[in-house]
Amino acid sequence: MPKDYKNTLNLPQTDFPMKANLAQKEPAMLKFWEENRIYAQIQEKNKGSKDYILHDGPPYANGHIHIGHALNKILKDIIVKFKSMQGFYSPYVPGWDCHGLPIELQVDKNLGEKKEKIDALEKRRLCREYADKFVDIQREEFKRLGVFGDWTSPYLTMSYKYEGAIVREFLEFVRKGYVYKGKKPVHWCPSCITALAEAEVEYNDKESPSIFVKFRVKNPKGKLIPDPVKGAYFVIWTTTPWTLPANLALAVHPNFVYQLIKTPEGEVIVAQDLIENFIEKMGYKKNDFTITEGAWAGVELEGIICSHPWIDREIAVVLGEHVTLEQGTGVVHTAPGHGEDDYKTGLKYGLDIYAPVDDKGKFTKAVPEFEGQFVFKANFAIIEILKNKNALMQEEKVTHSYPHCWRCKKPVIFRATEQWFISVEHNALRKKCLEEIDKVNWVPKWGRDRIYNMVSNRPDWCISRQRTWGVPIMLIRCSDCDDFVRDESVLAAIIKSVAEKGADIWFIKTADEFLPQGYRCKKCNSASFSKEMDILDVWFDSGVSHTAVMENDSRLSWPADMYLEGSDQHRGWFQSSLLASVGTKGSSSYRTVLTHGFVVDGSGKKMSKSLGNVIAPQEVINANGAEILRLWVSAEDYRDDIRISKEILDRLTEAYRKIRNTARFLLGNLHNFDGRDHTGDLIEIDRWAMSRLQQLTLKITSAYENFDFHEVYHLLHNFCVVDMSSFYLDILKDRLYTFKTDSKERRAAQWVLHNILLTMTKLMAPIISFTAEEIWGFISGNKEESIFLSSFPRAAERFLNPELEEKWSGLITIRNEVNKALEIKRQSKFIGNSLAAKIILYLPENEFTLLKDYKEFLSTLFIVSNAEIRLASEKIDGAYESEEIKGIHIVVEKAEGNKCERCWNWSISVGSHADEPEVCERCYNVIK
RNA sequence: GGGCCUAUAGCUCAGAUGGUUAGAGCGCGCGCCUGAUAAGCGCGAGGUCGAUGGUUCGAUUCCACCUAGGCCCA
Repeated sequence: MPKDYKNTLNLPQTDFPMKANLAQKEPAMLKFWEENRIYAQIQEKNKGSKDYILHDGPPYANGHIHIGHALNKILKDIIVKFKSMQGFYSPYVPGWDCHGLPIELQVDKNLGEKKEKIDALEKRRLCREYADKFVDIQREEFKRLGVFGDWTSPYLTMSYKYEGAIVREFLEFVRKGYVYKGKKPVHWCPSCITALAEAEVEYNDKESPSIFVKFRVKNPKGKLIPDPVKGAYFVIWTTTPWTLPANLALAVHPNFVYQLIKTPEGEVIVAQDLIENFIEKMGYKKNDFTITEGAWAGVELEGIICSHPWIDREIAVVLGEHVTLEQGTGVVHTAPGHGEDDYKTGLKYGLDIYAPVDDKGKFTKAVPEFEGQFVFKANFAIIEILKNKNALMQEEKVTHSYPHCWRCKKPVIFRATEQWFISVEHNALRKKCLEEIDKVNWVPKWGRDRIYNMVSNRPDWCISRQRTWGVPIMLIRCSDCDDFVRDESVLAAIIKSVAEKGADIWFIKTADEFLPQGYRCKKCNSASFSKEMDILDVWFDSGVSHTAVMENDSRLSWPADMYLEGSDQHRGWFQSSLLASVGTKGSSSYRTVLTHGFVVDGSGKKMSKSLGNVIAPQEVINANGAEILRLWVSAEDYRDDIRISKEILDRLTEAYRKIRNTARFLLGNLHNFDGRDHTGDLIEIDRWAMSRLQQLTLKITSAYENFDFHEVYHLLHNFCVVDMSSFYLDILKDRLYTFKTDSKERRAAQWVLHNILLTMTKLMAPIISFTAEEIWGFISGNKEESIFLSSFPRAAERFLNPELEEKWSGLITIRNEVNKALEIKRQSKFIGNSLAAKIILYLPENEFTLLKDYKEFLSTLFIVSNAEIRLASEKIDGAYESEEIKGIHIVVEKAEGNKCERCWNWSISVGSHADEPEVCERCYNVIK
């Protein structure tokens, strides 16, 4: 039985567990952070330093958080932590969007039948309660992710102060003249007598008439010569005959080709590609019709005047990109008061947004022939009139998908109603926004094009909603002349009262109570007033956060350095913030906007309940820990869509273990480190390691600064795997374990390891915060209470040595060749452990010159017991021949002498000391 | 249908202003070690660079079109 020398070695020793047990241990870390006020301490420490304000986009206070929320909040947290560690004053004030339809709908749902009877104030109270509940839920869920922030005082768009700011900003828009009242078609349920949001509409099959109607050309404007007797006609197809009384135009596509066909019913114009379909529908036989030579691009037809089939009205031919060739005739009946596309066309051509239908779905007196008739019933009468006027070409029934009211399940109509708008043309708002867009740093840079195009084409901002839960449009109208009150003192009083008592005040007080006694309309001198009761679009709420929060909160400042949200927010919050900020302050509220893609499943498909591919953050947290979710966020390139799957998480868990174990090894070998400076005793490989570490610091810092977090992950992981675990640390084991505890060689190695551990842990902290903090707790010496109170590392110039690294990359290449040679011998069972080998390298001149300076170090470098180099160029029998470097031959032999029982190296010196016959000379000197 | 974007090994990512055998790590396979041990080390096998056309002496890289996917509109 050989003597056991194990206890004479300095083997790694640490209580830092190999197994992370993240799901169990993370809550304890959260408690540590909370109890010791780490976030607050960071703010105190950096107060007064240069700001870096990341302004949180408020998630909607409804439901539990999903994986997309986690992605967003973790990305924000990485930036805030990085900036904070760099010494920036970077407070994070989270927010929630609390008003709006989805919450109101949930409350309605919970109320069931009672919702009809409940009064507005009571319902608003329930909405507030509901939002509060989910703010609490989401707050806990966000905190669980390890996100640092001022969770005790977030901003809520329903706080009185915030509501006051909403009103103030809205009235500011009013003052500046942006706000006007116009008409816009909305989904309208004539049975419930209410406007419906898209979310309240469900699509079901419905049977409708399907008719082809011809419009006689009244004035061809010289563009065509109609048959003098039978005339020429444009033919339209529609499934809503009831909208014909509101017809104001015919739309053709500017790029489609239109042709004239001679038919028994006159000359008709339809799109070329739909002629065949048209002929078939009409049931024409071969000799019934002639397709003439006459053909026009849609754009040429613009301006032709037709007559309405039975109303005395001129109908112009207009252009519309929305016209399709899917069905119909390529000519679209356009009623701006009854359709979204038609509305836009109407705006473009200055047509009236005409909807002669009342809120019960009945025709008004504007259409005397059908006055009082319900629109769907009127369909029949309209078809009759078309027949009588010889305008109906074809009629049948179709079953198609049609919007229905989700409450009463009846078909809804599209009907123009009065709405409030913010004009994007007033005061050149659109132009200014576009100019501001070009001043912002968009990450990735195509974000600029995306939002630029959207803002270029967007219509005026419709800000009114016919709802209950939100901030009302706080205007007081004269009941007689419809003018609204603009007195500064009145408006200021309203703002003040909302900031103190909340927007509910609007529902509590009457219009008169907001006015001075005896107040009279400035325009018509009337004494009768009423409150506007529409609710502001919630995008206005969050759009004014730049002032409601950034400007008004002592913790923050204006403008923000960063807004960071999903790419859907180019249409949402990025745009509403821009409009709100440029509208009142003239410039954008953000300097940099970073967008991330959406989370999709492992095959790139979007997550949906029906596909069953949804991964919830809570699942990942319970199974792997929030830390793995954080690592996932960092590892993926967020510019594109971000995939998540079991395999991806498994891979990341592996990578996590590698990083963790590398840290553990470092800790284990530092357990008896003296903490002194051993810079002077570093040997070359140590200086190589130090240079690599500085290089890593530089690269990771710049990756963080460029928001390339996936590079941070890859750099960190590769450093652990390639530079450390398989190279430096593997080679270092001999020195760490077998040298005298306090030998200068070993201390030098420990000093390097200490530096690596310190630096590496800080570099990883913004991403894997739980683990970094855990490691931090095990690092000895004087240090801050939390790693987040320490400073982000800076690369030390004096250790940066590119020449040395270059030289060593040559050594590493040769080492890899040695490994290949060893592997061949291992496969043939000639050796097992590489220490059983002696190698002889036959080298060309270049390589020989490189290696000869390292003669004594080579066995350490290759982790063999002996290594010799010889200058030779010819092939050596039985040697491994390198493919990588021409002319290198490597011979692997059994190491000479015997295995030292202590250090496991083979040496001829083993046995030379009678009192310790099993150890080599080197070890003998260590233990004696 | 429109705007913006993406497509490189099983996974996550590099890459070249167009030029030898397209890289890394993980995973996988085969081994070694048992003094980082539910760890560590070595070697190896994996790619018609989404498809098709075009420009070019030469394209995975440039252009066009298509396919698949994502966000936002319609």
